[in-house]
Amino acid sequence: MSSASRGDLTTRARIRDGAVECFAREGFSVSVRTIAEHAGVSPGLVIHHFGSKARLREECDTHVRGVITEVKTQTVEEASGAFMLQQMAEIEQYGPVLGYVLRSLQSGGVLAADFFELMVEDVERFMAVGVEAGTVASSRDPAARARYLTSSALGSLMLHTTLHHTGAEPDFGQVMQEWIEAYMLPALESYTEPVLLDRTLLDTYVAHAGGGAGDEGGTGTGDD
Amino acid sequence: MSSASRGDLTTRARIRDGAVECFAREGFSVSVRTIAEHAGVSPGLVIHHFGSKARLREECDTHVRGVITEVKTQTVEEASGAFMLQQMAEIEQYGPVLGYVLRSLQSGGVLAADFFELMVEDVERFMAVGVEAGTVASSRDPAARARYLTSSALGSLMLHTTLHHTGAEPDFGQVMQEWIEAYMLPALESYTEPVLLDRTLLDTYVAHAGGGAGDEGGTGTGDD
DNA sequence: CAATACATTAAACGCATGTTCAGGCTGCTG
DNA sequence: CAGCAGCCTGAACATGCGTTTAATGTATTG
Repeated sequence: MSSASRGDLTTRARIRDGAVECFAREGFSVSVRTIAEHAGVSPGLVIHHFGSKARLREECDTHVRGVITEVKTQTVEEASGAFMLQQMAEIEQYGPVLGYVLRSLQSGGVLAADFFELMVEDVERFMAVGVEAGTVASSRDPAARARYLTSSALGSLMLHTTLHHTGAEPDFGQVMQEWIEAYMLPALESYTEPVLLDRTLLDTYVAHAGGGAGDEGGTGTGDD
Repeated sequence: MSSASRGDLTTRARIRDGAVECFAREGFSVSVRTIAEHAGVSPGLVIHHFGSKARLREECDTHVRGVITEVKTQTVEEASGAFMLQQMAEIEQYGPVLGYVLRSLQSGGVLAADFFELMVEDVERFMAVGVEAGTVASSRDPAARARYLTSSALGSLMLHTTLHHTGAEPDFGQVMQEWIEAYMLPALESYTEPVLLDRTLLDTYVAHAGGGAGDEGGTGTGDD
């Protein structure tokens, strides 16, 4: 336990952090040898410390999850747009973590689902605040809307990454910037000015699906 | 050439079709041995016919691309909503192809980019028709909007697939149905009734970024 | 019927992978 | 100093991969 208390500069931690970087850069099929070389150790030592590649992956998952919740807590405590922007400016600092999350989102797995749910909760809370402030419209199903918005944004970001950075070393700062440049305007436009001028589609679907099968996620339908 | 003229029931074609299924079900890391077993032949024969796994993959790409353009041509010729719905009902028929495309979208590659551009073109044309008919609002940048809408929908579908069907054998009919059930209502709602009641964000962004890059679409913002 | 070309297979090759093993090195403890 | 325990390495092992090779069967053709 002495090594753990001494901080994070143990060889174990160095391997772990290096592994996060490698996983982010080259995907989860990166070899143990590459990870070992990146940390300046032998492949055997990686296994000696973590038991197996799968367990190393798990440890990376929990570590990344920890970083995320830490940042999230900070953000919630500050809860200011300025801090949020500052975070986005420092996004390069979290490059490996962001890359790791994106790789997880591509590959599936527990961390990906957890992260998605975390984002959904954030978005739902954020939207609720906007609704109360009068800047955001209320929804028939706030939870579903939050899931939809999260899924669209995250999925779009994923797609952009895979399509335009097929190389093994994507720069996530650049990816993010490209993505914002390409989609920010149409997104804001679509969310501010209705895309569909004809209400028929929505009304039809609401009459059809809303009457027959209500969803069980019972936060109730939002009213004005 | 006699074998090619006899139709598609050659061993080569059987292997190819089986490979598309395998790639769709298990991803592109599926082994040649699995593909061979699926087609009821030896691994060596697969290589003998296609030269290498990479070339087999290419052939699958072009084949899938062919199926897509064929279906697309039919759809354009018919161009009726009824036919479109019929196609969606028969979507299970195209399960392997759809799965293959989704895998491509996850892994990147030429087919993925091609398919995305194809979809963007379709969406842009479709939206233009709607704008002329008065059912769809005009956009400051129709091309960017088409890209955004396509990216959101496709990305969301991808994300849903990877998150909820982490198993090796996803049923794409079911995936599609789940996706529609989860996201159709909030999507229609968001596109029909503006999400953001405050125009500040949009106006700010337009003033900031729109000053540099002008819009060429410009039939006006088309609101009341 | 003999010859030729093709379809097909079983076995093996070379390689990269994750993992194991036996031992060497270092630092602490008696 | 002797000994022990941990960190660490280099080499080896087992496995699965894509691919090659030699040989077998099977038609078609002269």
